[in-house]
Amino acid sequence: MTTDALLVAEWRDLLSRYSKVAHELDRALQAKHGLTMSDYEVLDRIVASDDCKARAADILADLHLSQSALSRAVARMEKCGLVDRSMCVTDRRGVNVTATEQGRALQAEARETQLAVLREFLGAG
Amino acid sequence: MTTDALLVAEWRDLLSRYSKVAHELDRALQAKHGLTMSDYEVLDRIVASDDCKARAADILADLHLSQSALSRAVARMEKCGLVDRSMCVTDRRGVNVTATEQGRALQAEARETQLAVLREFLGAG
DNA sequence: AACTTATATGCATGCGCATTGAATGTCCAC
DNA sequence: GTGGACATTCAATGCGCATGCATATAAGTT
Repeated sequence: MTTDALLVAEWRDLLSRYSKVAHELDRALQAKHGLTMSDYEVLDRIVASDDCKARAADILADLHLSQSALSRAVARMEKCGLVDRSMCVTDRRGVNVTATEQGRALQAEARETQLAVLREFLGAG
Repeated sequence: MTTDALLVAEWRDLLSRYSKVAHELDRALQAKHGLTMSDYEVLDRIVASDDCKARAADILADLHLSQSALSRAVARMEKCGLVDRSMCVTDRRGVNVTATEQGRALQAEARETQLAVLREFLGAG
């Protein structure tokens, strides 16, 4: 096998693994908790932060999401009462996103869903 | 680290690798050839088939795409003159997708783009 | 006739890019 | 130093596009 063919094979393997898990995760999180995979990733980062509060820009740096996608994920979750948006005092361009009580509870539930899917599909699948 | 944490770490790693490569691939293929990553995957499978011809259902089995997404990828490429759709003689529900001369040429060019991206971003990145 | 399979399409949704609007930073003439 | 023009950064939004699900249509199967 040429180097190029190996490279493509590696990519297909990565693509295949990712697709399988991502699809299942998205389905399970949506069905059980009404969350997108991205929503969950965002919520997870917020809950993991001090005081369940994080700057939008900081979340973004940690995630593979566009800025607009993050903005909309936060908007969706705010509408569901999972997070609050508040102005950042030290830099009024910035936004602090805080997980509500309900948001923290949902993250805890959703984490179990995530783990269940990962256990089933991540290893061998 | 707990088993659960390891599992999540593994998933994040997979997600991260995939996102980086996929994003670059999508950008490069779109910019240079007007193709989606999925379009390229589909075109690639067709060109790799005998006579550059493949049944839609067979392509689907090999790809992580929904049936509707495949149908639309083929429609897009047909509109650009990259492939032709023809009725399958033995089963008139089926569709044969054939790469045109232009489609084969574009696949060859796009393959170089794909390889360049994979070389740069797949390994260490 | 009832059922299954192959493809296309209406619909709602999430995404990225480009742009906008607002706040902050920078830098230089005075 | 201070004021004001210009660039930069943060987040939200208009827009077009690809996706998946559910369904429609058409063809084969039993």
